Amino acid sequence: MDTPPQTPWLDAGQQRSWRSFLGGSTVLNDQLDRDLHAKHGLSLTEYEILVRLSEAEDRQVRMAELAAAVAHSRSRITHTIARLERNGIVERIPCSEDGRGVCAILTAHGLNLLETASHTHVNGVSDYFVSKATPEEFDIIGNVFERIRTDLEGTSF
Amino acid sequence: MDTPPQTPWLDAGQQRSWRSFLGGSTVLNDQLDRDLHAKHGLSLTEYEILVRLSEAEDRQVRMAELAAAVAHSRSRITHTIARLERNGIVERIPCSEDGRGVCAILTAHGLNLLETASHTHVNGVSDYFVSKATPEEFDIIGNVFERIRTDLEGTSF
DNA sequence: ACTTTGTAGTTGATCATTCAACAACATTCA
DNA sequence: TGAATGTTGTTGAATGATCAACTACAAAGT
Repeated sequence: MDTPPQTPWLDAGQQRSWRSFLGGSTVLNDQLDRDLHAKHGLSLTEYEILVRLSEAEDRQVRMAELAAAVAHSRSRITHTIARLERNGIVERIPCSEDGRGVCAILTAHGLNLLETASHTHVNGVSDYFVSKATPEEFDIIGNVFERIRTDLEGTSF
Repeated sequence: MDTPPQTPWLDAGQQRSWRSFLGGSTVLNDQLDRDLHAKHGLSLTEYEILVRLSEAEDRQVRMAELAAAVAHSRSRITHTIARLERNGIVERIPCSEDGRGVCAILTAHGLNLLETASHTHVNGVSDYFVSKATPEEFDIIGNVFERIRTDLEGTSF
């Protein structure tokens, strides 16, 4: 007899949880993205990149590092940075001691924009997410997804 | 003095949790999508739609209902269904008693495809997500995101 | 009946993402 | 030195998502 692929199907509760997560994370992302777009012309993706830049030494980060930090492909980062550059939010400079290296660096205008946008973003995260969970629950979520990320890291691209 | 917009900034722990969630959910979605694409030529989005169809009475669901179920815009559903139709996975039928209504209906081929794909999908969810959390943690995640979803529902589009 | 208002679904333009292919530089090792 | 191999970042084409505008039907009010 041929054994079919043995898959451990999710039970009803697991299925419910999985779907809630999928639906909830979708609307959450969409809403945060929508808010940023409407008020500042930024996507959540772009916003996250700006945050990383703003926190870095000299407000500049290498492309690959940036990609790793926000869990995107290098190609995607290239396109996104190109877009941001066109709008005067970041600049691209041949960087460091590595002849291949390129750094994205936050402009003054970009920093201003980020500062303004951060208010709506943080308010969104608080209202839509943090306030919907107890501190313990929020902590658990952080831990679980940290595990997921580290275990899955490097699998893609 | 002008009072600046009062935003309750996230503390260090909250920030860590939020970023972990963002990164983790990104890689999780990407990986599930990648697996489905590689093995069955389906996106996670398409897969979810097929699941809803397969569970419905007569394997058919109205467009708007489908949109609500997977938390997508009507436009997006139209495009996605159009794609699936081109590949013979669903069909579009003028539906019900509402002259405006259109139903998407799963074809036999679509059902087969879904059945095959479900193995890799469920294995992915188990390996990448369920196995990384205790049953209690997984439950909490389900509950929190259910709250997020219902509270945010209808905000968009 | 008729006008107003609302809802369902589609369309096409625009924009973002993915993917495969590539050029430039680094590193390793002979 | 100089191959081989690996890494970095970019490019362009193909695909997918978003947004605003639109058609068609429905419901409600007059």
